[in-house]
Formats: sequence, C-alpha cells, structure tokens
Amino acid sequence: MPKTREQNQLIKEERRNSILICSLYLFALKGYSSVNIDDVTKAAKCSHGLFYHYFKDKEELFFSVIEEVALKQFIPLINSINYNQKAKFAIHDLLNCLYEILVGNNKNLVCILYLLFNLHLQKDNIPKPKDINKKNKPLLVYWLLIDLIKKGQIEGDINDGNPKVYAVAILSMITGLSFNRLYIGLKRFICPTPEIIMNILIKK
Amino acid sequence: MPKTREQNQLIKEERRNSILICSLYLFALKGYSSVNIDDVTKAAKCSHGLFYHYFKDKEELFFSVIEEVALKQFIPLINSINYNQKAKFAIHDLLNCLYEILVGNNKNLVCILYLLFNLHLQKDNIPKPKDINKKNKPLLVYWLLIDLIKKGQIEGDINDGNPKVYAVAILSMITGLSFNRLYIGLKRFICPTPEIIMNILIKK
Amino acid sequence: MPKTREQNQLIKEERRNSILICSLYLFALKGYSSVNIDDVTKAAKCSHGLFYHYFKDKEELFFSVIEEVALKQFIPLINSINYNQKAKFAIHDLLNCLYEILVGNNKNLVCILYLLFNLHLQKDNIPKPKDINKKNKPLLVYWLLIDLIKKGQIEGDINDGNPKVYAVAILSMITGLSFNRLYIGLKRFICPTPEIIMNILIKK
Amino acid sequence: MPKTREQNQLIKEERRNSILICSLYLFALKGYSSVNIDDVTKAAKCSHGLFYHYFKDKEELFFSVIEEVALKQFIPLINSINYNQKAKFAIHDLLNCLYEILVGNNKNLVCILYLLFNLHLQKDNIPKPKDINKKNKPLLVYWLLIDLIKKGQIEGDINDGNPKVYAVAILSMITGLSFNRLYIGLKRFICPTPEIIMNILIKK
DNA sequence: AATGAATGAGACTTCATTCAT
DNA sequence: TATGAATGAAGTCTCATTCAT
Repeated sequence: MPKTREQNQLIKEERRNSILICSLYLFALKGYSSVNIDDVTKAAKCSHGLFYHYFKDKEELFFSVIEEVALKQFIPLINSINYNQKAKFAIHDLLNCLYEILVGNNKNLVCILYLLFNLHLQKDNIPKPKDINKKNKPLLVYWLLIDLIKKGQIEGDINDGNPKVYAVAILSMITGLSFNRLYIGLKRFICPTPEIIMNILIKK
Repeated sequence: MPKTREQNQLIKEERRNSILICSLYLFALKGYSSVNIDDVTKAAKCSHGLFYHYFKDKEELFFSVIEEVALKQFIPLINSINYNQKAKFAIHDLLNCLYEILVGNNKNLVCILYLLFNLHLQKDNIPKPKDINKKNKPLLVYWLLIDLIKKGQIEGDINDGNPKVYAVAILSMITGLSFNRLYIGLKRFICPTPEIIMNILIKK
Repeated sequence: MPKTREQNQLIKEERRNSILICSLYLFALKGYSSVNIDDVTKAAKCSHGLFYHYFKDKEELFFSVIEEVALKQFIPLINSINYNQKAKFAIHDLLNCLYEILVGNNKNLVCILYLLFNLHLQKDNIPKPKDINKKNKPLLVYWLLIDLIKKGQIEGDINDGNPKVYAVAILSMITGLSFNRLYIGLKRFICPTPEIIMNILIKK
Repeated sequence: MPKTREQNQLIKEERRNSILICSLYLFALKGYSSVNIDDVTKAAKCSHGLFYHYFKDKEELFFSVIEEVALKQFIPLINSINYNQKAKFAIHDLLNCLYEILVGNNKNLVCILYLLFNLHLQKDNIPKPKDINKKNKPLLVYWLLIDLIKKGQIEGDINDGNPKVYAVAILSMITGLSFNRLYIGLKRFICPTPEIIMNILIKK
C-alpha cells in the first residue's frame, strides 16, 4: 500500500527543507562556488541522487534557498515593524530588528541576513533582479530606509542630504557587520547599537 | 642575441607583476574559488607553464597578491597620514583617504581595499593571521582607528563608549561600501562623505 | 471493496500492456539507450515501483516489447498472406503488406516495423538470435522472401542471381523506409509502391 | 624552449584527428548515446582532460566527426563522379561509388556512409539542417540523385514517375545496406550490385 | 624565460533500481 | 496492486598542476 499523498508530501517537504537549511548555512559560510553538492548531501544526510530529485542543480538550490528560506523568513520580520510611527522611531525599530538578528542566537537568521545583503558576492551571474525598484525583495530594506529617511527629513529629525547616501551608509555597515558576526561568532562579535548607528542620521 | 641578466630580471618582474595585477582584479571580482588559472593566464597573456614558473600554486598567487600588491600599495597610503594632529582630524584624514579610494578612478585601489577588507570571504582556509594584534597588517586600520578613537575620547571630541564598537561600525561600513563600489561601478556608486561617517563618532 | 481476482488480472494486464505500448513508441523513436525508465513511467502514467513490479529491468522491458508486442502483431500479418499462389504474386502481397504499414495511420505498426528491422541498432548487446535460420522470428521475412524468390526463379518470373542478394536489397530498402516514415511523419513521407520495388526482381 | 608553433600544431592535429577517427567508429557502431567519453579516450589513448581540451563536449565531438571527417571524406568521392555523361551512366557511377564503399576494405568509409545516412538515428536533437535543400550536405546525394533521375527521364532511359520516390527507394536501400555491412562485417555481407539496384529505374 | 599539450582527481549530474509503506 | 522517496554507480565535465621541449 503506498504512502498517502499527505505522508509523501510531508516527507518530501521535510527532506527538501532540511537540504535548504543545511545549504543556507553552507552558502553563507563558504560562498556559492566553494560549496559542493557533497558538502550539502553530507550535511543533509542524503544521497546525491535524492538531492537531484529535489533540485535541478546547484543553482536552483541556491535560488531556492534565497526565495524559500531567506526571503520567506526575513521579509515578515521587516514587515512586522510599525511604519506608521514617526520615521525616526520606525528607523530605530528597523535597525533594532537587524541588530537583534546580529546579536541573537539564531544562526539561520544571521546567515539569511548575510546572504541577502551579500547576494552578488555569491555568484558571478546572479540574475540581476529584473526590477531594481521597490518591488525587488532583496533590496526591500534599502527602499524602505530611503522612504523613512525622506519622511524623517520632512519631520525635521534627520539631517539634510541625499537620503540614498544615508541608506547606503547604514546598509553597508549592516552588510559588514553580518559578515563579522558570521565569521567571528557570537562570543567575540562586537556590534554597534541602533542608537550608535542612528548617529549618522539624527540631528543634534 | 641573449639578453643580459638585467634585461631578464626586468622581463621577469614585469611578467610576474602583470600576473599579480591581473589576478588582483579577478580575485576581487569573482572571489578566490571562482578564479581559475586559465582566467589568470588569459588575462595576463601568459602560458600555464610560465604561471607555475612564477607561482607555486593558486594559493601562493593569492597570498602574493595580498602581500606584494595589496598591502604594499595600501599600507603606505595609510602611513602617509599625519597621526600627530588631533585625533578627530587624523580620523577624518584616514576616512578621507579611504573615501578617495572609493570615489577615485583607480580600480586597482578599489580592488585592494575590497580584498583587504573581505579577506575571509575569499578563501575557506585563509590562514588566520597568527597574531590578531597590531602587527597584523590586514587589520592595521582597525587597530589604528581604535587608538585614534581612544585618543579622541580623551581629547573630548569623541563620544564615550567602547572604541572597538565604533571602529567595527566604521570599518564594516567601509567594507560594504567597497563591495558596492566594485560591483556597481563608479558612475552609479553613492558614497557617504567622511563627515557623514564621522557623525557616528563626534560629540555634538 | 476488494477487487475480484478477475478484475485484478484485468487491471494488471492493461497496465502492463500500456507500459509495453508506450515503450514501443519510445524505443522506436529514441533508441534503447536514450529511453530512460522515467520516460516510460511518465508516458505510461505509472510509478517506478510499479514498473519494476512488471518488468525485471529495462532490458526485459525491451525484449518484452519485441516479443509480446512487435512480433505478436507483426507475424500474423505476415502469415496471413497466401503463399500458395505464384511466387511473384505472393511477393507482391508481402511487399504490399509492408507498404500498407508504411503509408498507413497506425503508428504502432510503423514502430514495430522499424524496431524489428533495426533491432541491432537498439542495443549493443542484443543477444544474437541463437539460430540465424528460419526459426528466427525477426528474420522471418528475410527467409520467407528468399524462399519466394527461389520459387519465382523456378517459375521463370524472377531474375536469375543469388536470391539472398535480392532479399537483402529489398529488406534494406524497407528498413530505410521505415526509418523515414517514423522520423518524417506520414504527411511528408514518400514511399515507393510494391510495383516499383518489384522492378528489382521481375524479368522483363 | 617551447615547441615551435608548427610542432604544436602538428601534435594537436594528430591527437585531435586520432580522437575523431576513433569516435567515428564508435558512433557508427554503438550510436551517439551509447558511446561514452571513456570509450573514446580509451580508444584514442588519451586522458579525459585532453579530450575536453580538444572538444567542448560530446556533442561537439559528434558534429566534428560529421563535419571534419565524414563529410570531408565523403563529398569529394561524390563530387569526383562525372555528371556530364548520360544520366543513367552517372547514376550507375554514383551507385558504384557507394557500392565500392560497401564492399571495400575501408572501414572508416563504411562508418561514414552509415553515419551520414543515419544521422537522425544518432541523436534525439540533431539540429535539423537549416536548409533542407540542395545546399544541405548530408542530403547531397538525395538531391543529386533526383536531378539525375529527372535528366534520365528526359533522356528516355528511366521509368516515369515521381523522381523523389525513386531517390528515396534507392537511398533507403543504401541506408539499410550500410547498416548490414557495418554489423555483419565484410565477410558475411551480401550486397546487390549497382546493376541490380538500377533495375528499379531502368526502362526495359 | 616560455609554451601549451597532457594528466587525473574530483566536481556536477543522470538514471537504473530498490525499498518502506 | 501501487507509490514515489531514496540509493549509488556510472557518466559528463572542470581545473589545478605537470611535463617535454
């Protein structure tokens, strides 16, 4: 008697997910081209054959990690922030959200943050997001931040100047920090608080 | 007619150097494991045989790029700054030096900056610098900055707090910026000025 | 409600048969080694497990296709011809039988003709028919034809010469034609009539 | 001191050619998908690496065999025939040319004949010749034959009827014969003479 | 100093087959 | 009878490195 469709679906999702999670970590740690399928199958405790049962190739695995793991977990966090408050508070909350990821225990989230902020490092030929605009998910935070900075400038809390410059400054810093956090480990990791980061923006 | 010893020496150095420069760019752009010797020999217009005449293997090439190109060009720039002035001015000069690299036309310098600040991205097994202290060259700027921040705090110009945190914040930002500069290209690159970056530090 | 034994038997045979028919087409079109079990199970809409329930392996499938489909359908057609008439008429009827397959709508028959006449193309190690003599089924037509040609020579209708040569000539042509028919499709297929083919044989 | 360009060129061509010749035979005998690179490298006594030094992949090898070996050797043979004589004599010469290949000792030529006449058997996705017209080389003989048959009909030597039908009949036979010759071997191979084949065409 | 043909280990990928249910 | 997840051997291909000249 065959397994029911539900049973199979469950088995399948669990396996697939385990492969995804294992490779999230590997991709973040070693970079796309240094990860080989053997690493993945060993980490996920499955055979090569099974791997290719679930993923067409290494590239599909990578994009699945981005889409199905990274963005799926990251975007809700970002969207849970209250953007209706004063911009400076919203920015603070946003930075705090990233801060908590960085200094938190959830290694997966660190990997996600790192991967999303370093996408282009991973692969020569990352298909450029078709629309480098607000709809583009990996750049979501960038566009959010720009909007908030503009709003904050209008509200009089944030320094004048090109909002893009500020956004780049802050996100570059987050990028670098996520890298440090990943490589140095939580114990030795040193992280500026949201307040410190906001010094870049806030009028005094 | 056989070349004189001097001529040979010259040819030799030029060839070797051309290989180094070409691979600096490739390593920065593609990452260690995505660069293959064929890329290098094509870029440097030399044969595989010659390549292995000059370098033991790919790893030695990489470290030679770091030592003989990156550090050799970068450290003098850093050392040319006047550290005897008030700390906040020295920090400004230091940041300005990095800023000029980022917004300047010299692609090699951008690659150098990027490589030095992202060393660990390049290779799984970058031999950890034996001494994570002031003697460690790639972290030179880090230790310099900490010292300057401490001095600036004493001089009363810089916010209180763990100097390491500030240094990490600033250098993380530089790291992220160098990545942007390299991938986006000069035209579309947006860079915060030293003044903006210093907002993180300066009391108001 | 459990099925009765008869129902099960029926289901079983239908399934098995559907696999056979689907793979007949695939083997003819793609050749033994380019057909994979996945192709077969997809075409027959069954699972891998079920496939191996019915067939020991790919090789057994192939020989079953030959035995249970190809020969089973082909031989009766050949045997239905009246061999008691004058040889030249029997040959004409035989060629006409093949001609009707070639220009007919029944794709399965075309596949069968093609497969039987190109058996050795299909597999490196087709077990050579143990007895390259009249008992050998795939060569049935060959031996039939030789006999008919001999008879026709005696009857004075057919050119002198080695009957085998004539048989080879004609069957080689059929082989080539079946290939054309399969690949080009019925619409664009051009086929010499039995009369034209018989020009090779008939005295004038 | 490096080898001179000429030396290298020579080595390269010899090796490449040896790979081509070895795989001509393998492709003809086993069919595209049953030939594996290991077969080829063993036959050509070279390493896998070297194989891929000369050919991008198995597909490129195959097309190189067709272009650089098969057509290169076959077309001159076909073109050496005198097409200015009466059509029936030209046809005879053409068939004789093919006949000599079939009953001759040159196995390579048999392989070539077989491959060219069975191109579509070899690979699922043989790129359809862009121009299914006279310029198309593998179909060269087909178009030649049609022209000759037309001419022969005008000259009154050849039976009436669609010239294409006659051409298909004859070339189908050659196709089948080349297959027999290859698989059965010269000794046991039985081949109709050009005169017999021409019975299909010639008025009596 | 210089060439590039040649090697082979190891990576990526396919696919016939098995197995738990 | 039936499923499809799982395996692993074998195939395709890449690339750091060596070698004869």
